Amino acid sequence: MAAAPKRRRVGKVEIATDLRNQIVRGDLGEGDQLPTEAALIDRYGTSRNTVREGLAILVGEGLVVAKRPHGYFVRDGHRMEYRPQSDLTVRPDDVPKDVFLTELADAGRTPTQTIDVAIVRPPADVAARLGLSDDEHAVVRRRVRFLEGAPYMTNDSYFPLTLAQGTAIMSPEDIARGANRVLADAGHVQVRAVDEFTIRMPTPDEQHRLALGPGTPVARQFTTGYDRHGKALRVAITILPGDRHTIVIDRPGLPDPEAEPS
Amino acid sequence: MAAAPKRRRVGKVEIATDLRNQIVRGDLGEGDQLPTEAALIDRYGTSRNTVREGLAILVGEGLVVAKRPHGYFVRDGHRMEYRPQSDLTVRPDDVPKDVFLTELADAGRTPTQTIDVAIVRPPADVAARLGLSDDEHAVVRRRVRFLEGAPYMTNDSYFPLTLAQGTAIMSPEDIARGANRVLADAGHVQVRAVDEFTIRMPTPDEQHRLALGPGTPVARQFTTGYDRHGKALRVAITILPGDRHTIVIDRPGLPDPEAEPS
DNA sequence: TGATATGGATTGTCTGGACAATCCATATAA
DNA sequence: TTATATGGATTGTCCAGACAATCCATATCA
Repeated sequence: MAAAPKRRRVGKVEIATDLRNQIVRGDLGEGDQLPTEAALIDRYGTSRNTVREGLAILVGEGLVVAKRPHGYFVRDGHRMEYRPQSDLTVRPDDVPKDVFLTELADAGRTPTQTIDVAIVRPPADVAARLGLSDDEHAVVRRRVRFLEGAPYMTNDSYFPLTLAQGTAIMSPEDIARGANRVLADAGHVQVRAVDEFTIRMPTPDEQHRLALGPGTPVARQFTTGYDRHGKALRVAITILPGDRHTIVIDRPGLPDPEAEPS
Repeated sequence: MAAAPKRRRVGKVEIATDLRNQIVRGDLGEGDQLPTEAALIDRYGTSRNTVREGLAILVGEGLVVAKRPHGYFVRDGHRMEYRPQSDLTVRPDDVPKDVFLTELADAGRTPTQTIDVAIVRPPADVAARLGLSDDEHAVVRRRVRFLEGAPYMTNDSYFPLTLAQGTAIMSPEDIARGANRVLADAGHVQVRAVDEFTIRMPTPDEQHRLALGPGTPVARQFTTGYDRHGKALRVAITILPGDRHTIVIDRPGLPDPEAEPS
């Protein structure tokens, strides 16, 4: 009967803790609706503002989403696997690997994407990785990828203009053989890549592009590709919504990934 | 002069946008204090509640921290590099690699850690990766690592009890040669590892253990180590505060990390 | 000099109320 | 039957005020 706590004073933290416990215990399952604000006001005997602040804590933790004007709901935890090492293939974590590709076709889950191409002065962090000076330009292919209509990542790939000029990279179409193959065919073979992931809250722009709810952090992945001479051929910025992905990295043959400090 | 906007109605979003612009433009640098709530009430002509909600947006984005009772300050963006492939060595991103080790010693920045060891029934996700049934136990080494007194990660390593029993793993001391070496000496050589990263907001427990401010997401890393027969030897759960780390992964020799969809 | 007290500045928490925005189900009208 | 209007339920936004908590600088006192 999890009735009103006995504490004389109930604050937003107590409300959030109580509801969170119900969620992690499973009393409230994924997708379930939480009590309405009015019901919580009754249950905890506080003002509406305090109830809302308690709910805001859970929303900020990404545990709960508010759907106006229907109420608050427990968020669902499905995530896709993202394997930066192989390619951008993505699949739900509850689907066996083999099944995924066929299921994609079956269920009409074919990924779609929007592409837009521009010639820009790259941002400073991109320019630094590409080894471009201030007045050099780059080609950027900006893509938003969708699965079942919902955006699941953005990928902005920057190429030095001198490399991309006159190639299929300049065209805002899907490149079936891959941009790296285009570069390789022109003699620029990518032999090494470095990924840098930073974890942070999204900018308003990212929130909009990826339709992110509140309390959803993102991973921002910088991928820098190099040729055999160490020259940077491309820099990709991938934004991965935290609530839709698990990033999986396979490390075959590495003997000691978690070494204790020496 | 960036005076009060001319809009008839100023809401929390406008306040947050205006202040955010000042931060990203650099008018307000890292560590600078924002105007006080009272000053913002004057500037925007709204109630205190609305001003606070505007500030809460920036706090939620991790752009601003509140230090009671001193005011709101622009957060600083220093991050350490974390390379799961090599080891747990961590260094600030603004320090050249070579300098770091000596500087660590110079500045007394030697990492410290707390260790606590327990025999537990592992959580379901750990048990699944270790291939343990419901009634089998595991040894967990829970560590919190500090740099300059501030916690920068937690690492909970689970070992099947049958493997760890009677070894140095059971002792709540630093294992100089590394836990993996201990296992290897007992004939369990780890030859492969898989990392899984999920991005999310921290639990209250994690907030407490890592002294996380609001608006700070975390990366939760599952590292599963296998021997040559594919048997899982250990599972480590590493929690990385998003505001303190960049995760760097080197991919030598991989030809096409960012392949376009075929 | 040194310890203690006081007050000020600032943010944190909570109350209570008013109106707007959104979606849904139902009732009504064409 | 179909389209339109209405009202209800619920969350979103904003206002105004009260008091608590925390840290700091200053003044006071021993």
